[in-house]
Amino acid sequence: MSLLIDDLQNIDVATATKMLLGWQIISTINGQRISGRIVETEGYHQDDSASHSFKHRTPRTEVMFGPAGHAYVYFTYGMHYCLNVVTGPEGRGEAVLIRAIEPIEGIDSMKKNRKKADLTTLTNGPAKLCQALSINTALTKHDLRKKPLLLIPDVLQKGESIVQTTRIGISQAKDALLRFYVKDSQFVSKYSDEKSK
DNA sequence: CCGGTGATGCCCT
DNA sequence: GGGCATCACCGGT
Repeated sequence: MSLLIDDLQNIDVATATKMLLGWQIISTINGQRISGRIVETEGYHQDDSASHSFKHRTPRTEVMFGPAGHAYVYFTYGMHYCLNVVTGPEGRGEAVLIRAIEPIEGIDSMKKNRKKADLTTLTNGPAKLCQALSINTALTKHDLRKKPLLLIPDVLQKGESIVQTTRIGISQAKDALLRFYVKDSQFVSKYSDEKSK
């Protein structure tokens, strides 16, 4: 069992995507301590037509080709940020989109940041969790071993199981089974009703 | 509960 | 200029 961020560079993207479930994210941005555990992820890589790194090694996506354990944050739909964890060896354009977390600490701060009060919809989407944790593109290329945004290896709890299925919100490579989530978690994004076993 | 849609700006062609 | 790894809101059911 691997419990180091450094191990993310030695495994294939599907394995990394699955392994990140249960890991903790701790934000101390703006002096607010906010944390949660990852319950939903999606993998992307350079041979995958849905990936930003597919045929595009540009200033924006360069971080995906860099060392594992750094953040790739992108801006989309004119108003939303999404957080990825870079994985794989240097030179390979791979990253894991964090699609949902289960809130742990700083729930009041999250509610303020989100301007919403309902616990189960606070962080159940990639842009929602960035808003809750005050993550924006200033954090791209950030080393997730350091404050103010920490990624802490952890494992799932006893009895928890993982579902593997197709990714959400993409028009390319729809059949790739690169989405993973914690079965029965009430904190995964709302389109999590696939019947994959 | 569900599907449809507008918001809004950056990146790449 | 087209498309986007999204979200919240609206109206019908």
